[in-house]
Amino acid sequence: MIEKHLLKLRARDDVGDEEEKAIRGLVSHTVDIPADEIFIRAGRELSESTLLLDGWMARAKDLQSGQRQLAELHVSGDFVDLHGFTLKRLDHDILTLSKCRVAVVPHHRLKELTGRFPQLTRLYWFMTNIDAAIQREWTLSLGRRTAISRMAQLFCELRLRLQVIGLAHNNSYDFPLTQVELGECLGLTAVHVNRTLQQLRRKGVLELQQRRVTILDVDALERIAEFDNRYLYLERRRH
Amino acid sequence: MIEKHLLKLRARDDVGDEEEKAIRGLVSHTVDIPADEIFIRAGRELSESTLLLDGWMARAKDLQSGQRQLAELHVSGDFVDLHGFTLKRLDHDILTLSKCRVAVVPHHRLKELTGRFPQLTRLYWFMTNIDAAIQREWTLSLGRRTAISRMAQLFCELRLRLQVIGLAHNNSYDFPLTQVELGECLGLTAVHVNRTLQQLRRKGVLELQQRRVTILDVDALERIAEFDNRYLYLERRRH
DNA sequence: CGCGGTGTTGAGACCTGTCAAGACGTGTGG
DNA sequence: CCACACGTCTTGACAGGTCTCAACACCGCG
Repeated sequence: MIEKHLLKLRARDDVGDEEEKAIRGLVSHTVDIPADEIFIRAGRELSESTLLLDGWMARAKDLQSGQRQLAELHVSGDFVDLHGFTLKRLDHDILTLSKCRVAVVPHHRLKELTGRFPQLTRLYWFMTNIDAAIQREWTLSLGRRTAISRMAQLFCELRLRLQVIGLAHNNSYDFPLTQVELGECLGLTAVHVNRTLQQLRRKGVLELQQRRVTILDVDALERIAEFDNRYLYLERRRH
Repeated sequence: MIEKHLLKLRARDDVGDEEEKAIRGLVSHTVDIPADEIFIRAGRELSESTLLLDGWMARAKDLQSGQRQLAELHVSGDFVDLHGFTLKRLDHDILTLSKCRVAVVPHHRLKELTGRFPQLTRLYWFMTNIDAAIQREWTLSLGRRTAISRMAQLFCELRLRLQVIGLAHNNSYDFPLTQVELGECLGLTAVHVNRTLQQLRRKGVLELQQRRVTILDVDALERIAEFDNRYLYLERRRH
């Protein structure tokens, strides 16, 4: 059930048997959520965190005008609001982009864990810092990359993140977002997303149809993105 | 010496005597750094973290073209690379925007602290999550806000952050960045920064001269920014 | 006194947004 | 099985915000 979460952790660090047991003991129950719902609203008092088992979720902030910006995408195995454990309430919404199944982790269990497993605590702290690194890369995209480079960056990132949890094969993966939602990640309008996608298609670099991405030329895509995967911290740490 | 750091922490949570002693015990020594230097280069192996005592620093990422994006500004009292404790190496540079004095905190002392003070560990984890929240707000700015709104947002944020550590009086504070650097925060060119600043001036909302910001109309500035301070987590937490 | 960094201004180009219309696809109800 | 509705995708024309390039002013400092 939380296999993908363990895959994600073990891509970064060793997780021993006792630690694995502690992690498995965090989950209280699972919940199914329909697509396109706001699962956690900004500002709500939190007493549990959410481990995404299946589906896609996102962190979203919006302006009064209704314009929305997604700050990070989440896939299976991600703790979508682990930062809520220390923050107590979020500064953004958490929403579903597809049907989702999540595991609920009560904060009191996390608190107990931080008392008993300093090593695991540092690992989870580390994981929230990786989220921050991902958001930083998006900041660079939004601030300095062109539309096509931004889009290429995102698809490169997702390829690697999905590979870690076994959800990308032959540089192809499911991608349930609409073009509007893709635009909300990239700070673009849907119209421009459409045109930018066509540029990538015309270059023979990437295909996106029926909610599935196929990268035809990884090198070219990474060149367009100026992609440097080190911000994903995909190798094991030395201590 | 680390008074401002304690002010920052205590704006968010209680810090008892024993904890304060532990915090003071973290620092090994202090270092002075000239302005406009890359203090920590992305990817470097880290064995210590850096507490900014005085001056301004920033997190920066750049593209091959030399275009640079700042991801966060740091002022006195900020741990500029506390995330480096768990990450072991940074995905971005840390640079000085003015002359700086910093306190050096060896990672082995932080590690010891995480074993002995779970409560303090959660507090420092919390602080890195606030950094992430700040970066998220910048993401919203870069993705969706107009130039003038983005700029207003930044000056609102700094007003509050500097107030906490006693470096803002009468809605006025020192701001050592050049217009080029301000543009690197906002994803704008220096030329456009200049024109946007003039807009704010013309509206009678804000003045910036001789490296000092004076906010003439806080309400108006916050309205332009659609500013909502909750992402700064400036009230004490309940546990 | 001259120089380099910084700030300012103007003209024009370009990327992306806006508005609007139509195509396509899929599910629903008659 | 068809008709329709709705969301999504696509395309075109035009507008507008921001960038680029260039020149000049200002100023502190060596």
